[in-house]
Amino acid sequence: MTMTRKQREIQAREAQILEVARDILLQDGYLGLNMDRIAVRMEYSKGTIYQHFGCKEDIILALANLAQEKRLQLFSRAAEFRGGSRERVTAIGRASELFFEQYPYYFKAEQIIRSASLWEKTSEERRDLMRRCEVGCLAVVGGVVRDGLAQGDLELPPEMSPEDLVFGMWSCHLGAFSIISTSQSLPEIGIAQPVAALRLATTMLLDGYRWRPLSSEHDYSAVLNRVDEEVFHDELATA
Amino acid sequence: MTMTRKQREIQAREAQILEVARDILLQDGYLGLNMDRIAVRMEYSKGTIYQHFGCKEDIILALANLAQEKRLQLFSRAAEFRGGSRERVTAIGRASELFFEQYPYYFKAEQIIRSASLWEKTSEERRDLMRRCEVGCLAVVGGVVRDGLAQGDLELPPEMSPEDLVFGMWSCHLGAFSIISTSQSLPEIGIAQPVAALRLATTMLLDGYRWRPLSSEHDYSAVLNRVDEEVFHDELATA
Amino acid sequence: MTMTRKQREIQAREAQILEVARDILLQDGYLGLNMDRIAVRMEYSKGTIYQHFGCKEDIILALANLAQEKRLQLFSRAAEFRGGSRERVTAIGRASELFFEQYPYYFKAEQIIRSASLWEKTSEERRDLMRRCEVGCLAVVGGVVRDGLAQGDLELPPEMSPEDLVFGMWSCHLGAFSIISTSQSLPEIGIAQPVAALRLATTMLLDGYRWRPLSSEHDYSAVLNRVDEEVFHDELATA
Amino acid sequence: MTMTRKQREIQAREAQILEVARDILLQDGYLGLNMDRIAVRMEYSKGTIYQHFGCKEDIILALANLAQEKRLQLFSRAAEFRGGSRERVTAIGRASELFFEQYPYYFKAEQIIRSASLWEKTSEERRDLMRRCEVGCLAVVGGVVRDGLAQGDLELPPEMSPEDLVFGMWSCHLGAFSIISTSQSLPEIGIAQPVAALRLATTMLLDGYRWRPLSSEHDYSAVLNRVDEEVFHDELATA
DNA sequence: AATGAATGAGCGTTCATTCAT
DNA sequence: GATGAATGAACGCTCATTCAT
Repeated sequence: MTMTRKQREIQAREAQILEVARDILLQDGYLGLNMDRIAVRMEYSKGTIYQHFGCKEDIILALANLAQEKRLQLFSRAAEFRGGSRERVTAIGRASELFFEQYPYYFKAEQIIRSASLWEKTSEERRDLMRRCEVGCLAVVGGVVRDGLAQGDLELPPEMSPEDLVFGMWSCHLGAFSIISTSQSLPEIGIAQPVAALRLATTMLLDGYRWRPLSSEHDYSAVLNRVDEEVFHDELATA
Repeated sequence: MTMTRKQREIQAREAQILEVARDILLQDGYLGLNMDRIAVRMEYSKGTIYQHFGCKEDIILALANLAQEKRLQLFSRAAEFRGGSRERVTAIGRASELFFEQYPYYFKAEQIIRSASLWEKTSEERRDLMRRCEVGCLAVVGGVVRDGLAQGDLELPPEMSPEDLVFGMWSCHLGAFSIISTSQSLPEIGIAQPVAALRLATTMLLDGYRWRPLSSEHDYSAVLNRVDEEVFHDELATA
Repeated sequence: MTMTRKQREIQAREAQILEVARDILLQDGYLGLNMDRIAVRMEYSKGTIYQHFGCKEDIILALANLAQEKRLQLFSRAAEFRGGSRERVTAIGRASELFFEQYPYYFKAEQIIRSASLWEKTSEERRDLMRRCEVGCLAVVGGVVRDGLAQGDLELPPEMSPEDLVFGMWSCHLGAFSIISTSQSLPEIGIAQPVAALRLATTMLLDGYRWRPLSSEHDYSAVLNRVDEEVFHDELATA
Repeated sequence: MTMTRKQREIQAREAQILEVARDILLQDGYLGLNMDRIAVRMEYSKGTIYQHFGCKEDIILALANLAQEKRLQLFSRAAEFRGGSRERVTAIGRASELFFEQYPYYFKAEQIIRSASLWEKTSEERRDLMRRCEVGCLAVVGGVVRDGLAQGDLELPPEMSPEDLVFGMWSCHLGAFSIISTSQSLPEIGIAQPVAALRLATTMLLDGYRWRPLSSEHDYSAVLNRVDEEVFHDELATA
C-alpha cells in the first residue's frame, strides 16, 4: 500500500510535467520548449524529469496521447447523447469544438507532433497508442453514421462509404481549427466568427449527405444547448 | 549582357537553394533543416547560402511565399475556366488538389511555417506578402461564389455570407490535406482514396449550400477532365 | 554545509575562469580571447563556462569589475596611511604603481574594455558598478586633496578645483602605464626606468601645485618604504 | 608620365581607403571595421581594396602610421614657434591638443592598434616606421627641453634626464586624452572642461620642473593664441 | 586592373543527455 | 530517488581572404 501511495505521487508528478510542458508549448511553440524550462517551472531538477520521461520527444508524445484521449472521451460522451442520429452527430461536432476551445494546448501539441517529424524517435508502442486513439475517435463518429443509416435518417449514394462521410467531417473540423489557430487574415477576409462558420459548413455538409436535418434553425441551437448542459456541464463550468 | 548571365546564374542558385531546402523539409521536417545540410547538398559552402538569404527563416519564408504564389496562380487560372459557376468552383477544387499533389513540399513548407512560430523573426514585408497571397486566394474563390449568386446558381440562407462558404471549402481542403500528410491510420480506417473522399465531401458541401449541381455524376468527371486538359495541361505533363 | 562546499567550488571555478581569461587577454589581447580557448585551458567544456557567465562580454566585464575593485581597495588602504597629506597622496601614487605592477592583467583588461565598444552588450547594472568604482577611486584621491587644503599643505590657484588636480594625477598615471604597456620604443628613447620617471613626474606635478613637499629626496624613499611595509606588505610578499 | 598619373590615382585611392576605414573605426570601433563595409563605402570591390593592402591589419597599421606622421608634423611645426623655450613647449602642448581634437580618428586608431595585439601580423617594416615616428615626436620635445637647458630657462635636478621630463609630458597628455575618450564619469566627477584641466596640469608639471614660467596667466593665453594663428592657422580654419 | 561570388575556418551560443554525489 | 554540474555535438552566422572571370 505504501507502494501505491508512491506510485500515485509519481503519476501526479508525471501529470504535472505534462501540464508544464503544454503551457510552454502553447506560449512559445516547440522551439521554446526545452528541458531546462520544464525543470525550472516544475521546481524539480532535470534529472527528475528524466526519471519520468526518457527523452524530450516522449514528453511531447505523451502530451499528444493525452490530447487524443481527451478527445476520444469527449466524443464518446457526445455520441451517447440521447436523440436521433442527427442530434448525436451534432453533439459530436460540439464535442470537437469544445476540445479545441477548452484544450487549445492539446490541439497545438497534436499539431506540432504531426508537423514535426518526431515519429522516428518514438517507441512503436506510443505510435500504436496514437493510432488507436485516432481510430477510436473515428469509430465513434462512424458508429453514429451507421446508426443513422440503420435508422433511415441518412442515405448514402452507392459510391460512398460511411468512412467517406467521417473523413469529410474530420477534414472540415481539423481544417477550420487549423485556420483559426494560424491564419493572420481571418478578420481581414470577413470571418469574424469562424466557429459559427464551421457550424454552418458542417450543417451544409450533412445536409449535402442528405442526413435528415432538424426541423428548424432553432432546433440546432436547442440541441447545442442541451448538449452543453447534459453532456459537457463539467467542462463548461471549469472554463 | 554578361551581367544578365551572371544574374541569371544567381537567380538559378537561389531557386536551387529553395529546392534543396524544400526537399529536406519534406524529408525531415523543420528540425532536420539546417544550413549545413543545405550547403552540403548544394555542394556549395555555407557562406554562399548566406549570400542569398540573410538567415534560415528567410529561406523558409521564401519557400512559403513561393507556395502561396503557386497556389494563387493555379486558383486564378482555374477561376477562369469556361463554364457555369459550379464548374468553376469545381475547377478551383481541382486546383487545390493539384497544388497538394504536384507541390507537396510547398504544402508542407506552408504548414511548418504556420505551426512554427517564425513570424517574429520575419520582416513585416514578408508577412504582408503572405497575407496578401492568402487573401488573394480566398478572393478568387469568393469571386466565383459571388458570380454564382449573381447568376442565380446559388442561394445562401440569410444568416450566411459568401465568406462563410469560402471558409467551409477552405477548411475542408486544408483539413483533408493535413490528414493525408500526417495521419498514420487512414488505410486502417478504410479511406483508401482520401482525395476522392475530399471531392465527395466538397460536392456534398456545395450541394448543402444549394449550389445548383451538375446534372449527373458523370458530368463531374467530365468537368475535371476538361479542367485537367484545358487549364492544367502543363502541370500534369511535367509530373 | 555540504551545500557550502559545492558553492565554494563553484565560486572557485568562477574565479578560475576569470584567471584563465585574464591570462589569455594579457597574452593575446581581446581578439585572442574566445570561449573555446578558455574552455580548453580550463580543461572544462564550453557549456560549463556558460553556466557561470552568460556571454563572453560578461567575462570581460567581470574582469574589469575585479580590476576596479582591486584598485579601489588599494587606493582606500593607501589613503589611510598615517602621515601628512603629501605622504598620503604619495601613498596613493604607490598604490597606483602597485596595481599596475602586481595586476598587469587587470590593467590590460580595463584598457581593452575601455577601447573596445562593449558597453552596448552590457547590462546597465555592470556599467553602473564600473562607474561607481571609477568615481570611488577618484573620490579617495579627492579626499586627500581636500584634507591637504584644509590642513594648509596645499594652496590651489583660484581658477583650479581639487578635481583638476585629481584629473592631472590620474592622467599622468594612466598615460604612463599605457605607454609602458604598449610602447615599443621606451628603451631606445632612453627611459630605462619608466616607473621612476612617473614618480618624478608626479612629484613635479604636486610641487607645481605647491603641495608642500617632503623635506628631502631621502624622505620620499622613506615614505615609499614605509607604505610598502605598513600598507602593502601582503601584496609585495605574494609577488 | 602616364605612369605618374596612374600612380597618383593609386595613391589617391589608398588615401581614400584609409579615410573610409578611419571613419568606420571612429563610429563603430575595431569590431565594426570589416572589409565588406570598407568596400561598400568606397564603392569599390573588396578585391580592389586587397590590391592596395595585403590584409586588414595593414590598413589599420597604415592608419596608425598616418596618425603618427600627422602628429610628428604638428609637433615639428610647433617646435619652430618663435619664442623662448617655455613658449615653444607650450606650443607643442597645443599641438598635442590639436592632434586629439582635429584628428580624433587618428587618436582612436592609434589606441586600438596599441591595445589590440596586432603587432605579430605586421611587417617588421611597418613596426619600424611606427617606432621611428614615435621616437621622432619625442625627439622634437626633447630638443626643446635641451634648448631650454642650454638657455638656462630650466634646471633639472641631478637625478633627472631631459627624457624623464618628456616622458612626464607624454604621460600626462596621453592619459588625459585616453580618459576623455573613454571615461563615462567625467561630468559626474566634476571635470567639465578636461582639456583646460590638462593645460593646468601641464603648466604645473613644467613649473614643478622649474621651467621658468611665463610672467602671467595672461601670457599663456596670448601664447596659445599666437600659436593658433601663426602655426596652426590652416588646421583651425578647416575645422 | 577590377570584380564579387565562393570559401571555410572560426565564433558565440544552445540544449538534450549523463552521471557522480 | 533527487540533484544539477558537466558535457559536447550541433547550430546559426561572420568575415578575411582567394581567384576565376
